[in-house]
Amino acid sequence: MILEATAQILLKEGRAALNTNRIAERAGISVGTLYQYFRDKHAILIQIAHREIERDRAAVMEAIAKASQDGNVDPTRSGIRALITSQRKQTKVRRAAFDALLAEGLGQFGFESSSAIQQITAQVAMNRDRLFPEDARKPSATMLFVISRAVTGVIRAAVAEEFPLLATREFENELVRLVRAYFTRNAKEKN
Amino acid sequence: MILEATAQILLKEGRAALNTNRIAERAGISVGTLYQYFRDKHAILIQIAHREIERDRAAVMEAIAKASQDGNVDPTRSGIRALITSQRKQTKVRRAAFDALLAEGLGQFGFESSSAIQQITAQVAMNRDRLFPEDARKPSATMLFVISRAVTGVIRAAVAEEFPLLATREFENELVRLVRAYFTRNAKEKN
Amino acid sequence: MILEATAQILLKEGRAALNTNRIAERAGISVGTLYQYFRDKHAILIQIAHREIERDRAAVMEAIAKASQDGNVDPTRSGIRALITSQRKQTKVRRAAFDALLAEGLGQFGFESSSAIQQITAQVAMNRDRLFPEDARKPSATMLFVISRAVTGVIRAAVAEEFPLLATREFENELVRLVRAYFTRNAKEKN
Amino acid sequence: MILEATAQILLKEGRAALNTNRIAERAGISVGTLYQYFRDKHAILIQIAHREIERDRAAVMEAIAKASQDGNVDPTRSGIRALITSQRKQTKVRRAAFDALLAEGLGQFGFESSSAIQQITAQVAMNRDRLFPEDARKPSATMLFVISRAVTGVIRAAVAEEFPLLATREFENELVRLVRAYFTRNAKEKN
DNA sequence: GATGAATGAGAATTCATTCAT
DNA sequence: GATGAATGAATTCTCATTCAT
Repeated sequence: MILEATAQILLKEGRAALNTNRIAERAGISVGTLYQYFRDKHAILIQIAHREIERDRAAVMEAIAKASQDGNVDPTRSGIRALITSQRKQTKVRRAAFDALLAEGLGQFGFESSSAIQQITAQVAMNRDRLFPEDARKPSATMLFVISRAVTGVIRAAVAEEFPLLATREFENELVRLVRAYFTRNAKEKN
Repeated sequence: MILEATAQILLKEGRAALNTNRIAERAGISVGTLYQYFRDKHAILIQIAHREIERDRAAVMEAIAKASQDGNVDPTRSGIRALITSQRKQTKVRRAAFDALLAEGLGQFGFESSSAIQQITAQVAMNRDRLFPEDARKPSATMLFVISRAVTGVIRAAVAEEFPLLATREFENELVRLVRAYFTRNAKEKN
Repeated sequence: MILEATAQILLKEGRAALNTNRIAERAGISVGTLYQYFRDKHAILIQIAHREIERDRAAVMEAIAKASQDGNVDPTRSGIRALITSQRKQTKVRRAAFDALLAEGLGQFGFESSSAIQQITAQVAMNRDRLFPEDARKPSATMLFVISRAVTGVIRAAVAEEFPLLATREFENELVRLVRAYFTRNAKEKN
Repeated sequence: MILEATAQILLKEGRAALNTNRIAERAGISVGTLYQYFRDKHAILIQIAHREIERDRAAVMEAIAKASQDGNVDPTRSGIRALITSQRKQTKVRRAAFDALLAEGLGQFGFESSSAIQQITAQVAMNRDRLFPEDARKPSATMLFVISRAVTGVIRAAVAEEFPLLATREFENELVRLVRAYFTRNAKEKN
């Protein structure tokens, strides 16, 4: 499959080795055939990016759903854990796909990506009666933007920078804390 | 100047138009001369990235220093405001420089970038007696990592996605809240 | 119909957009079927060229025939007018078809094309007792070659160069004059 | 030289064998260098076409100038002879160059080409007191258009169709006759 | 130190044609 | 007869880098 071939090359040979002839070769098809399925090289990366975003979304959603049913587990923590796990996979592939896109000016992908998390966050937040402390702040659009980008930003950075504690409970704890603290009402702001 | 020429091309003509011959032309020198100052094209982007990181750092540091002297202003807010302002400048140039680098596997740059903010955060946190509520948590390395990437992640996303409220007080407020809440002790976590 | 589809593409999308897959698509058939009717792409253009030549021939013949019956009208003028009208149609299609053919070394088409006119001219000339002044020169093969290529050459150039007076009576007059003058005997040549 | 290499390939290997790599190879340079001198493949053909047009013009002009000085020779005949000679050279090269251009919609080249002849004709015609019979018609713009395209049309056709009498005195005679007859006043037109 | 013409490997993409179904 | 997915050779053009002047 073309996407798989592309992912493999990205993974094993690096971005510099990624060209349409190589992809076709790896996929066991001819270049011509490749171009029958994708308008251009670009389109392949786009599709990979979409796929990865969707995988994240699905992973987080499933984790939260499970946690919500099982009253013992914190859905926030569960979702964060799933997101960490998901982002750690295919690091090189994701990075190549996203970088390629960003490099050509597709800012919306960052959006789309975090947006999935944002939607999930929103959904979770709407159930805040059960999930959050009673005094939780009602999440505004800005709040959802901020917390979703904060969480994805931290995880991405940890993956990109190969943060040594990425796989630890401590790291997970801190992310959970970040989210819960943000939604907790009694912070007294001063200017 | 070579860096300036590069930045201009990035800004006005986009990344696709960036090549060493073009840079030399814009800089008013010959390609040969360009290669006397930079080992290769790569090195130019690296230097631009460094420059932008340093600009962020300087802006934030200055804002915090001023705020610290003037007892009336919150250094956290002041620093965040400075970071937002700094990141909004040269968006295209920064993005191109960082993307180009990331695309070629220089993860350390994200590190370095957020790291500057992290250092600043650490420094601020050490003065937490004055700056934060008495009950603030003592910042661990992980906490510094998390909060610095969270803040830069949110701002970057807002810039990249052209978040409409980017320039508003509300957005700034939420970032300040994010930081303060994170360092506030009384969040009761549950697992 | 395949020829029609080809003509349409030539007309609306230009020669660069002409390829067998596109033709088949436009014709509402599959490429495979297209190759059942035409040996190769080439053959399609050839057939179009033939068709256009035949259209010219038919138009001129008909005009002359009519004029010959109706004693009031000059068959020469009538034929020229018909040729102008015919050549003005489908300009792009004709050009593409002929160019494509010439480009691939089919000189005979120019021949065939003008040749139709030449045959007509010959026929007309044979009736010169009625059609031309009494003192008209007896047309040799060379003369027929010259006058037929002269007339088609002028009209083609006028079409190709978008000569502004192409549609005027003046232009038609001059062509008629060219033909009649050429066949008039009393030109005194000097060397 | 690039143009020379292109002309040679056109001549010896035919149009189908003409590609930029081949040209560079034949010219003894690298493709890169070729592209430093010509924006694209197209531009090479354009330049060749210009060159050929200019050669025609120069040849005709010179012939006429010489004939005008030498009172014994008819400038019209002399110019026509020069044009025939000029067009017979580099047939394949010219054809390829012009076809390529026409194929991509550069109708103006036909114009430019015949236009050179037209200008010459105009100049000659202005001296008609000496060159033409006293009763010659005063040439209008349309007349110049017609006669220039007629002459070039006939010669081109003769070359393209490999007209067997192309090199004969008879052919030349007929062209001279065509021009002189056209400018002779006493043709009595009827409609 | 500066120059900039030359390099040439390499990449993306096209399209006429085939042939198994 | 019709189909249309697959082919892959071929072509145009780019651009980082070098090096003789």
